[in-house]
Amino acid sequence: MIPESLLLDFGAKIISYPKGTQLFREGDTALNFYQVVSGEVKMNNYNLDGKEFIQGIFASGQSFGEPPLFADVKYPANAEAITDSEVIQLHKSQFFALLAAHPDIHLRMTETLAKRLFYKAIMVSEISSQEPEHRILRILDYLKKHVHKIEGKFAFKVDLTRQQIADLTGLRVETVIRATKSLEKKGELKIKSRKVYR
Amino acid sequence: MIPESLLLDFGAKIISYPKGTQLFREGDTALNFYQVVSGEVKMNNYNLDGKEFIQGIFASGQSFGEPPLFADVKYPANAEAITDSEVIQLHKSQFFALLAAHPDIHLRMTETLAKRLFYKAIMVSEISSQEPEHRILRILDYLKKHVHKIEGKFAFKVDLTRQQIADLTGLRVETVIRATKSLEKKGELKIKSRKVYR
DNA sequence: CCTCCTCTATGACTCAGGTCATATTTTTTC
DNA sequence: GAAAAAATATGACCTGAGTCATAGAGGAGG
Repeated sequence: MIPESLLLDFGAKIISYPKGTQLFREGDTALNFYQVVSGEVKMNNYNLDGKEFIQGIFASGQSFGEPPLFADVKYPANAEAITDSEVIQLHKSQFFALLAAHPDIHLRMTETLAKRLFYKAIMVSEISSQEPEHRILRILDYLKKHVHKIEGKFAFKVDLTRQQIADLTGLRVETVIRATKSLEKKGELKIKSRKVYR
Repeated sequence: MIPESLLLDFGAKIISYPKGTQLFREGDTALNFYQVVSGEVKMNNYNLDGKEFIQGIFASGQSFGEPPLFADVKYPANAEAITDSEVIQLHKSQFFALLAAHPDIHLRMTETLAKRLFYKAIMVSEISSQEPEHRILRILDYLKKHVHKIEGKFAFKVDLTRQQIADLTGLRVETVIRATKSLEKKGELKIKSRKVYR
C-alpha cells in the first residue's frame, strides 16, 4: 500500500466506479497503477462457456494490476468493481518516477508481488490436485492467515458467497455448498445463519 | 538474471547438485538466492497421494525461489535438480545488499516476479477451467511465446515428457497422451517421432 | 547386440464432480 | 412493504478424466 498523499503528489487521480464497471479487460495494455480507496475490486477471467474465475479480490488500501507494468505483457485478467468503489490511479510513467524516488516503496511493492506469487503457487498446486474440500479449506486458511491475519478456531467469518468461493477455487456452487456442509459435519468449519466460519 | 561475476563479488558460491537432489523443501525458511548455472532445476509439490505438481522448471541463467526472500513466508514448494546441476547461491543478507547497491537489478528482479505472476495467473485460471486439451495448448503456447520466444507454426519442439506436461498441467499421463493425439488430429500440433511440436 | 529402464500407447471400467431442474430463504430495490 | 433478484439448498442423472492393467518402442549403457 502506497500512501494516498504520495500518490497524489505524483499526479494520481481518484476515480469512482459504480458496481459492475470494468476498469480494464484481459488483453489490454497496462497504463496505470491502481489502488483501492474504498469498495472492492476483483480481477477475473471468463472461460469459453462463460464460467468465471476470480484471480483475486482487492479491498481498501490494496493495489492491483501492477505486474503488467513491470513485465512487458498484457493484462491476464479483467478488473471489475464488486461494489461501488473509489480507486486511485497513477499513470505508469509517474508510477516509475515514484518508485525510483522511493526505493523503500519499491521494495514493498516487490514484497507485495512476492506474496501474491506465494498465494498463486499454493492455489495452482491445490486446484490441480483436485478434492474440493481440500481446495476450499486451503483458500479459507490462506485468507484467514495471510490476508486477515486472524487466529483461533472458527474466528474467521468468511465474507464470501458460495458462488465467490466457487469462482476462486474453480468449483461449482453446488459443489461448494455440498463440500462446506460436509466440512461442517467433520468439524473443520462452522456454518451459522448461512455464513461460513473457519 | 544477475551476472555471476556480480553475485560472486557479493560472496556467492557455486554448488553442484547431482540429479535428484533436493535444494530445499516446502515449508523451509528461505535463506538464499538461487540461480542456475548449468543443468535444470524444478520446483514442485507432492499432494497427499504422492502426485507431483511442477510449479516451474528453471534452466541456465534463471533464478528461482526468490519470493519467500521478499515476503515473510516459507517456501511453498520443493526445489529439486532434474539433471546434474550447478547452482550459484547467495545468502539473503548479501542478496539484499546487492539489490540496494543496484536499483536496476532490483527492478529486473521485480520484472521477473511480475512475469512469473503472469504465468501463474494464466495457469491457475486455465487449470480451474478444466478441458485438458485447452490446458495443454495454453502451457505450450506460454512456453513457446514467453520462455523460448519462438514464432511460426510447429516451430517449437517441446522438450518435455508427457509426464512432465501432466505434472505442469495437473493432468494424468494417459490423459496428456490421449489429448495430444486428439490435438494432432485437429491440426493444433504435430507429433514427430514421439516429440510434440507446436 | 542385448538388457534394462523410461516413455508412449491403448483399452476397459469407475466414480466424483458437473449439470440440470426445482425449491426455499434472504437480501435488495423501488 | 411488496416485488424482484440473489443466495442457499437438494435430488437425480450423466459424463469425462482418473484408474488400472498391460504392451510396445526407444534410448542408454555395458
